[in-house]
Amino acid sequence: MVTMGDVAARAGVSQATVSIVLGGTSDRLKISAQTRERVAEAAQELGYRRNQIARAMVTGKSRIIGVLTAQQAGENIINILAGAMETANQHDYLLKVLHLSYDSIDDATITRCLEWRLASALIVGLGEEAHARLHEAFRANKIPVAVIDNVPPSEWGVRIRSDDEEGIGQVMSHLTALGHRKIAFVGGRAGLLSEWREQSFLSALAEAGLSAPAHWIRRSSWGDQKIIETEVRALFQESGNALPTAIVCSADTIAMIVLRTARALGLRLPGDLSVTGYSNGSLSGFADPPLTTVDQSFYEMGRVAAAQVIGFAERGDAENNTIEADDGRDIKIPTRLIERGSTAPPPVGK
Amino acid sequence: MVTMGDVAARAGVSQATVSIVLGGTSDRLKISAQTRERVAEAAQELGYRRNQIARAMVTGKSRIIGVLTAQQAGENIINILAGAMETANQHDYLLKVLHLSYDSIDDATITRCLEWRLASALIVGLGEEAHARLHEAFRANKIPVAVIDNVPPSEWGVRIRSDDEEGIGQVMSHLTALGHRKIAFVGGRAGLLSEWREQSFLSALAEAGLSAPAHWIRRSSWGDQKIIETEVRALFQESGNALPTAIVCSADTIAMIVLRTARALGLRLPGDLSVTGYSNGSLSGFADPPLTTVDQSFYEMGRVAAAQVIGFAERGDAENNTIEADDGRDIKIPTRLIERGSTAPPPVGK
DNA sequence: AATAGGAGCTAAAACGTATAACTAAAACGT
DNA sequence: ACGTTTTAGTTATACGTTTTAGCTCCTATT
Repeated sequence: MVTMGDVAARAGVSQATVSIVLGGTSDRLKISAQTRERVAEAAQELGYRRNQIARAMVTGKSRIIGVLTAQQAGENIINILAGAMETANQHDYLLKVLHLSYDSIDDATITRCLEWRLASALIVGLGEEAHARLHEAFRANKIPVAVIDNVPPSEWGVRIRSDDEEGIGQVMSHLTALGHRKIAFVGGRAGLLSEWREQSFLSALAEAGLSAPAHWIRRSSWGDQKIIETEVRALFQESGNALPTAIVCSADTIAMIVLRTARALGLRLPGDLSVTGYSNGSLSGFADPPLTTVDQSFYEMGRVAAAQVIGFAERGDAENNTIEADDGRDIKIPTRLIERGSTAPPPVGK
Repeated sequence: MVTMGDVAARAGVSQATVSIVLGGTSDRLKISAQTRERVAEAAQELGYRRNQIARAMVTGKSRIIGVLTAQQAGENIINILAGAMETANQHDYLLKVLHLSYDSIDDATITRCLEWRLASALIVGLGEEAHARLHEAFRANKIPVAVIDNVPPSEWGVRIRSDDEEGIGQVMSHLTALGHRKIAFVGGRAGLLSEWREQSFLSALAEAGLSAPAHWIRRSSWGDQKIIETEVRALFQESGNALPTAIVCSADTIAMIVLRTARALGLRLPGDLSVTGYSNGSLSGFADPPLTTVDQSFYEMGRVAAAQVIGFAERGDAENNTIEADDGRDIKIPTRLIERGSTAPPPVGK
């Protein structure tokens, strides 16, 4: 491989000059236009290519982003990664992907992160214990971090997440605009996400000047179909014939079970009952009727997260440690309402 | 950061000794068990971490896999990438993802690949022109390549693809086992994939001792819904009342249109007509009825591809250039039949 | 007793770049 | 004419490893 030395020899200058001209790093040093020309020409003729690895070593900047995520990443996480890749590509960064178990981190993982001198790290979809461990390691080594998840904020790194308040708000505006006044909610049972979305629902409800009986607010499950079904049935039963005209769900999967159950009860959809999902998963468009839902733009989350940590890495040690503005540490990505067939005006007179 | 020199000082040995003990590369050199112990201890105490970047530089092995793929990668490609990440992670390799336009490569892309001294490259889902350009660049620089796609084999690199012959064969065995004897085919119009699957269908048909009239073999489209619909309608019309009892499609999307059209014609599914898809896309399970289809295990393709190029990279220059056994250059990944609700025994007496 | 050979280690030279510190010449103001 | 500043470069060192060649001491062989 051709080195700067070779180019220097050909151009009749020193290696340092070649570095200044071709490296593009130190702009403090001045080199005349003619010399620049000569160097560029020589480089061209010899087919010189900068050696990024050597540069990384001498500058101490690895340009590597560590991506820490669970082994079996779901659809959402994959989209986040795709977004991160996009940004990494734009900035000419490398990715070191580390698949971990959801709830624990082994030493080998930490070792690898440190051995590669990560410029920064992205943490997506890991459990609390894993978080704690990584948090400690990255903090100790001053590696900037972005956590893309619904976790409590920590002292180290940025948190990036979807703006649930906005998303639920969009759903509620949509429903009230259609004329709905009796709106129920089926959410999850555990985790910050459950709280946030339920809270957002209640705020939006109040803001619209509406209210709902307690049995219209159900806490079901994120994953367990049985539990969801039980809660949905309970919602209908306890309502008697004072049924809501719309049900806001905090996940597409929940919404699909609501649809199924409502249909089993003889309700026409969306004529008798409007239902909304959340997440815009790939299957939500194929529900019957297709789900009106909220797109969380996971891709965008990945892009923003990568941009953040690259920003930290480039600005250097100074700002790595203390993340600037306080609200800069919690970044919310806008959501978008996807209107499809599962919502309609309420039955007349309801 | 702690260096080998620091460890050496603490252990009272030379830096070279530390390298031999902790680097784990040169096993030719002998170091006594006691010294090894002392070095390991010192490293432990100081919290030493190997600097992979420095190692990469001095050994000339970057441990970077370039991933060259189109900007808007679809579901399948994403799964391939996930598989490649898995393998890369196992071997402690880095990924340099490069999103490109489908049909052309700009200089900047080539530059980046060469500047990072890629250990090897993965090419997924690019057009002919892009292929040619990359082929040339990688060959000239002796960078081993795996192409994961249905493209003609080239002189440089391995080709990895799904075993279409096996996949179509599995579908046919399934149908004939159910008792079908009148089987039609709707495939694509352009590309090697179209040819392979059609050819595989014809072979399997012959092997089963069956035959089909020419108007049962339709060449539609991979993407254009209109064209597909036209072809499917033509198939039914030209058949009159000598309808096939099963239709093999070379894509899930095609199968879904066949289902829709058949239902519009008043056929009961799968009672009157069995339909099979191909690819096991995420929506195939939500078709009505759920599609019997072939899983191409894209994830596995990614894993194998990465393993291949890492293998080349590690074995060193010797084998990089000439890819060993001739059939080793074309790797077929096994397929798996997914039996769902769109296939059933043919109507009695047919 | 001399020597060959091996075990165990070290010194020093790479690898390809960035950059701090220096120098020589030219430009400039007085 | 003289000191000062600016321009345009060079020299030399550092980055953290790997690895070759060599050195020393010890043991076994002749």
